[in-house]
Amino acid sequence: MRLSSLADYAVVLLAAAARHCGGGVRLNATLLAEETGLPLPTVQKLVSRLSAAGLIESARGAGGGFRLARPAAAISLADVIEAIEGPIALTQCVDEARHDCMVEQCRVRGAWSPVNALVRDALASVNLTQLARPRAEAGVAN
Amino acid sequence: MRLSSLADYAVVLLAAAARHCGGGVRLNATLLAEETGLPLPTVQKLVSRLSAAGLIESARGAGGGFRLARPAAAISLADVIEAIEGPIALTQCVDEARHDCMVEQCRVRGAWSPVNALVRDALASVNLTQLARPRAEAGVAN
DNA sequence: TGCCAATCGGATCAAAACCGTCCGATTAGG
DNA sequence: CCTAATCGGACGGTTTTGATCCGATTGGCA
Repeated sequence: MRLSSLADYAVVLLAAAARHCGGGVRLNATLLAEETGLPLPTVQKLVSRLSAAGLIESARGAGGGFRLARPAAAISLADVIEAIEGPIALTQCVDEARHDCMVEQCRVRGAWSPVNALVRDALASVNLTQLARPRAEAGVAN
Repeated sequence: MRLSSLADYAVVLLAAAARHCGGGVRLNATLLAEETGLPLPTVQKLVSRLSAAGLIESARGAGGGFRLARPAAAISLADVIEAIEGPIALTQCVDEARHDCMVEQCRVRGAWSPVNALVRDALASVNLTQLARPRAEAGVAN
């Protein structure tokens, strides 16, 4: 029920990038690393995964960097978590077709789908703009 | 974002117990183990934790066993998860007072509280009765 | 046009948490 | 009073996860 540290760091990283996104400037991993306080290799790994997921666009070579592929308001928390941790599912048995769980008498398998949908919908209702503003935590719309 | 196997097994176990709860009969760990297909030591550990959390009432000694402390409709999924995994929180920094996260420049710390509240509320809206009925997965109110 | 430098990408290693199992303490029954 | 079955806690093995390092790629510049 607790997301991994990588996903947590990804949220911090994207929130910091959302603040710098004033006009689509190109950021690099080193700058974000020393700005967020995260170790550089970790930031590099996060950039790799986020780029593979399509959330950011990375440019290689000298003077390269990356920028958000979408506006901050169009990136939800569910997207970030799915980019780092894969599909949002509380259990291993994502669908009934897969027999991943060894419990053959598992009768609650079909009941997990709506629960997963609820959780995913809750996380999809939060975007980067809200996460980048810790002061306005109480107000949702502000 | 994926809950531990123990919590998953606890849901299966309590769902099975909810079906047998026809009149407050006393169940034992061995019966539930061979009925759910889970290993017996695992069921014993689950019973220990659930008893400590107050979800079930256990009786020791020969002929002992346990039964649900509350009706199945009054036990929510959030209660089960909190009994096994502790408080429901997506990040380590539960509150701002604790400086568990080493990222001192973490500016999104205060933004996690409403997110945790949303997730917890989503899980609190599901009770054991709904989980024990995989057939009626689409309809919430049957 | 060639070299250089900075960056992304994948692979490797160590650590922590988790899961499964075993043994002891407790208690009701005979 | 003794026996037997059960809960409760503690230990070790295993797996997933996180952090680090090195190589491949690419744009800038002389």
